[in-house]
Amino acid sequence: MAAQQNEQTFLATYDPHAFEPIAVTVDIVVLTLRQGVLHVLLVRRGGPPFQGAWALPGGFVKAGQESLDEAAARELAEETGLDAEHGIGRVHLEQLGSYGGPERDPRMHIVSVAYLAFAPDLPEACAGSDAAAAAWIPVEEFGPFAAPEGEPDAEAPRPNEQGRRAGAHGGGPDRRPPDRALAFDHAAILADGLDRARAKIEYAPLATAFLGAEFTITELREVYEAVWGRTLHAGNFHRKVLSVPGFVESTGGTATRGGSRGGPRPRLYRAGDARLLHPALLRPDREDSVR
Amino acid sequence: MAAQQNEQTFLATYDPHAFEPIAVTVDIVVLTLRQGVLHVLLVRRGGPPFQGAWALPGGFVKAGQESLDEAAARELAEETGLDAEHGIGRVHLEQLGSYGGPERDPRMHIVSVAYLAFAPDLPEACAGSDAAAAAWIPVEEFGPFAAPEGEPDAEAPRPNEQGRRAGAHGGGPDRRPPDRALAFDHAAILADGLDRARAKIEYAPLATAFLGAEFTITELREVYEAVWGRTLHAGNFHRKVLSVPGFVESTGGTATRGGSRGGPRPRLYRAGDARLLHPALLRPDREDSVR
DNA sequence: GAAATAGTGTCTTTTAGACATTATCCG
DNA sequence: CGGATAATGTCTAAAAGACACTATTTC
Repeated sequence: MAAQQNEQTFLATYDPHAFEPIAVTVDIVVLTLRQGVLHVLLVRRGGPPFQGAWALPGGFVKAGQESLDEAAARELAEETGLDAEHGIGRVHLEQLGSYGGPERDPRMHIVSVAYLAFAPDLPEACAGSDAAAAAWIPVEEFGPFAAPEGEPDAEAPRPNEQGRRAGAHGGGPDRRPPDRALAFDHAAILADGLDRARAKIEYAPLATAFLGAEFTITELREVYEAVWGRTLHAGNFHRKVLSVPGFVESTGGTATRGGSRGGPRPRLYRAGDARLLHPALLRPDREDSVR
Repeated sequence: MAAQQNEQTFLATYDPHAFEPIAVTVDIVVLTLRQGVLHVLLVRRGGPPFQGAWALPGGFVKAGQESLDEAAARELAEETGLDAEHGIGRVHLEQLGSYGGPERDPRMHIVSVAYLAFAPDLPEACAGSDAAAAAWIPVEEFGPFAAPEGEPDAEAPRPNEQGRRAGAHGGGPDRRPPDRALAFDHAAILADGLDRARAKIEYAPLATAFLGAEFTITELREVYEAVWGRTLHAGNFHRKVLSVPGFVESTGGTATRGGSRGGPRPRLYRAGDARLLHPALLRPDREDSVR
């Protein structure tokens, strides 16, 4: 074909700098469960713009060197300090969506490709590279997405409600509820990530990504309760999980202890080979936001 | 705050050209239904690279001037020739995902933000601006994603099977099955778009976006049958659609004619106000691709 | 009138959810 | 032992799907 020759000539004279530039970044919503509470990984920005503000971890895609998925995995490893062997393989990472308004960054037009990650409870693994500080922050502290809101579940106070509030406002290290304004449009990205997470554990077996290699049905239920922000019926949940083919498979073993206040030793399971849950575990009526 | 001063100094000295550039494009998977067959809008590339090959319609995002959604809407209008009043409002447009491998375009590193559009049957509206030609091509002609594949529905040949094959291979204008290799990685994007479309009409009332303002239940069923590639039980589908709150609402009228070979005049409906279908219209068993 | 289609009725199976019950283990 | 928890059983209601049937229209 003549097109062949055409293309070579074309490429030889092509100047990538001829265009007004757009920068591309990846930003990651990393979710984990700590003591039954859903947390998101945030970093304090070390430089302008939004210096000192909390932001999602992320960074620029290296032009010509890496794909978006690779950039996201690299940033995730850098910001969490996870090495290749130690857990990064157990983290679920998927693309969330792209955000590209011309006004979202004061420096220039920046398109951000957002990713969503589910991580098991990491042993206080934090410490960014270029970020001033990184911390797991309960998603509740960012307000409006706390619970997807049905009735405010009066009979079911969330676990650690007291402990967390006390710890956050009073005692612990400097982790007071951050100024709720995240940098850039990261609040919107976080909200989208939470929506996606809540929807996705309905039909994909990703809740297990929050847990260790072996877990009990109760621990799995606590994942759903934390992500959805509502309590579930233990008995029905148990039977339902076991009825979904390939969701979990028994290890044959049991935990070494029962509940802290008694009870039989629960059996242990590991993630099964299903990639979709069928039938799905639908959320209890989301107040029919349906119409 | 001192950060204010910092940021201004910072921005004054910031040089957007300092980085190796990445270009950003939008590419759109526009789906429509023509005579009961699912079609995708493709353009023939007028220049290199991949000159002469079929590709998804799209183009570069104008740096500093438009958001991703705006760029997608602009490209969609340009490529379909749809004006603002004439239908573009009835087109559903949503972000599909981003594709950003460094090798996907020979010119430079290009990140493409893909969009998915559902359009009503446009009156042969085609004619690109910068593209050599645009055409609606049956998605089947691109092979592996034809039907999601259960058993090949032996007793239910697809509507127009004969007519379409004959028309495409023989009679009509120059629209023979294109060289199946789409430009760039557009085949993968198209496949993802079809997956999304098939999944999304399960729980969102988007099938109506393929139809006119008023439609019959049978026409709605034909949308599902075309997108899913399988026949559905007419009676059960009918009852189910009417049982989902807010999916469709009656106009009170009926069509002026019954079926072409007889039958009562069907009632007319318009899209309801639901944004999610509950309960959802789940696909008949997808051969449990579940495990 | 014959054939095709719209719309409804009926029945069975599956699933969700409320609730009860039994068994096991911690202190 | 007493309380808490794991796991299972039972019952009801909702939904999915197979199938039959009636009514209406076109040719």
